[in-house]
Amino acid sequence: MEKLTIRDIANMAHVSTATVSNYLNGNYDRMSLTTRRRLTEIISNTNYHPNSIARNLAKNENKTIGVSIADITNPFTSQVLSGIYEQCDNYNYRVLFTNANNSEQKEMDNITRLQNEGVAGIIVDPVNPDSPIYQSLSNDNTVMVDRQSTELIIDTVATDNVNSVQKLINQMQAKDYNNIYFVTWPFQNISTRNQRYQGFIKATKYSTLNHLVTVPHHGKSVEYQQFKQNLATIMTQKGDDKIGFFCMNARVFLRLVQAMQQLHFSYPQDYGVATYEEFDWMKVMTPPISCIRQDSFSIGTIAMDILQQKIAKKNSTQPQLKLIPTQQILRQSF
Amino acid sequence: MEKLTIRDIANMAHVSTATVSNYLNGNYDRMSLTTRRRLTEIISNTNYHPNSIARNLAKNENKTIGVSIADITNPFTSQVLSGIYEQCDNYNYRVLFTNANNSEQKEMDNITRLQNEGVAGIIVDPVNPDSPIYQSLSNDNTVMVDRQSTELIIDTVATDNVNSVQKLINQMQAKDYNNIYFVTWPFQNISTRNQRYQGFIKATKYSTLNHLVTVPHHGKSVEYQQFKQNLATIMTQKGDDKIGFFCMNARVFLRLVQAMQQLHFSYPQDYGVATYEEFDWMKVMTPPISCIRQDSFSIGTIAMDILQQKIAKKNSTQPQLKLIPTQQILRQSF
DNA sequence: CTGTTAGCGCATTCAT
DNA sequence: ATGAATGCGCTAACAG
Repeated sequence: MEKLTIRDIANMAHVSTATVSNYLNGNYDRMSLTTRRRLTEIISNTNYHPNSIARNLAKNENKTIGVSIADITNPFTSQVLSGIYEQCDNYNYRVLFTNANNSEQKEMDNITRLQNEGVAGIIVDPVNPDSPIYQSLSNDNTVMVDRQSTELIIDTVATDNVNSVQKLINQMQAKDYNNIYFVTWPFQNISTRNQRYQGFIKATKYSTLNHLVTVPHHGKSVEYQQFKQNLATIMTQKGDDKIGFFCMNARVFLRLVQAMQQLHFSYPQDYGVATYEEFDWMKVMTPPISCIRQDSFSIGTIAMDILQQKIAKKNSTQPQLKLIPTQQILRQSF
Repeated sequence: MEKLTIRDIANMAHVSTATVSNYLNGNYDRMSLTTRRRLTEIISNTNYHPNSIARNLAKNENKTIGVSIADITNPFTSQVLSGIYEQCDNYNYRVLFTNANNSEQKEMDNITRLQNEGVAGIIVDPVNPDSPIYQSLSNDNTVMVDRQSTELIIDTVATDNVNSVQKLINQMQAKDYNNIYFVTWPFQNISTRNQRYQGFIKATKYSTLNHLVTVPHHGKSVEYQQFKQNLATIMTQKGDDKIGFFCMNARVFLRLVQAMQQLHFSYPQDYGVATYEEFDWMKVMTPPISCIRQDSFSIGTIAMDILQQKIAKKNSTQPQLKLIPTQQILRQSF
């Protein structure tokens, strides 16, 4: 079972390679009906498939877009990828996949590699959107998703962090929570976290950092004990205030609830709680959790839409920021 | 900023393209130190990158493996993909990504497309492993992951469903649960579900289907009411038996707990429970959940290992089934 | 050490 | 309606 080439088919059909090529590209008006039929038959019998590498080289175009993902393991990210793929499929692009596993170095390598492949465009879900490595990217053929950099140099599509947090906090306020805390991982200059905090501030108008609770990444550390201590203090000093917590993401939320349990506090009696991100299990907790659902699939499709347009008409414009609205899921956790 | 070719570099360095090519491929012994230095400088200044399409064509090899994923949105699957990518990276293969979104038709299209691309190998996470479409695949250059077909025609790497379930059930039995139910989605001939059930049977030795609880996919259906009714009956008729439930996966588990809550039963007082799959939230539930952790990352890497070996030495052997062991996470849910 | 040349598999004028 | 010839960017003998 040797690899068949266009020449083999041409020989079998007693025509030239040009005719076969025309057939393959659907230029049926350039041949007689008889040869057309012969070709269809031979090709199907022989199970011949044109070599797309050679085809790409000849046409000097590469209908593939490269994707650099910070961490494919993140469920949010895989939904984005799902959207990207769907749209690539629609536009007839293949997707070259790449995963940085949260390493900036790896991401750098991946992007360079993608560029060498001569892909038509690149979509990057950045490890650290403020890393200087993105400076080398051209806005003509790349789009960033999910996290946005502080200074926008590449078209970016992300969720509307500020607004969605602000509005959810407003809901808590409407239920008389007048003492609300923002629960987060250490900031580390990650834009996502900052923006969510901004939304929090816009709603609460707090002017100090007193309403910020930091959760360490690891559960068994000294910092974790401190974190629990913080919570204890907050809860004992609250007086008659209805006290609320807004969590920056689901993992932080889990840590909070866990710590609160250990302190023998439970929601919504002792405190109200809500979180960014939505997962299946939130509606099964007792009581179910109010949260913010991001439309991550759309982030993927829209990113590809933008990319495709840029590739088509190559007049470069100013980098744009496209914010995707979220959805409020109100349940009984506050 | 035009695309540079190897010829451009050759001209700038006043050498032939062959020399540049040699340089690019590390054959430094074939040129003088001076030209070598000139080349390094020119290439770095000019930011030239060889066109890998052309290179592939010339070498007549295609260092890419195609991946067909049933549903990238599944967190388990994205870990597998993560493993696949990591190993592809090590072996210097690029990965062409493809997502079927749970549609057999789409999967079929994707695989065909991958084959047309002339990829060196294919890894498929099948929508339905018993679909006839896999008959057209050659075991010489493809590996299946996650789900296994009833008759093995392609090398497959999957988690050890039977053993891991059996052993976890044994743990429940050791705690005097002598009335255990297997909770699952409708079978639909999905091998994964069947195997987990087999493990259940091996441990419990039940000879009838009386210990099978089926959960409908959708929550608001007539079937769902029936499911709840089933649970109610089981719980009221249990007498003094310690009653346990083993859930086939996390979603089923959530449904079960939810329904039990509505019926005002809670674990571990009224019933014991454990589940396949592990998620973050399981250790935060009250009390935390005992479960089975799959090593999905390894499934990915090992699949690529096998594929790489097959590609290297192309002597075809009998299709093999590689079972990846799991890990028991014992907590307080039973 | 370096250059010439002939492909890799296909697309695309330009003839006929 | 069909074919011959040329080139896409690079590699790999083979010469020199």
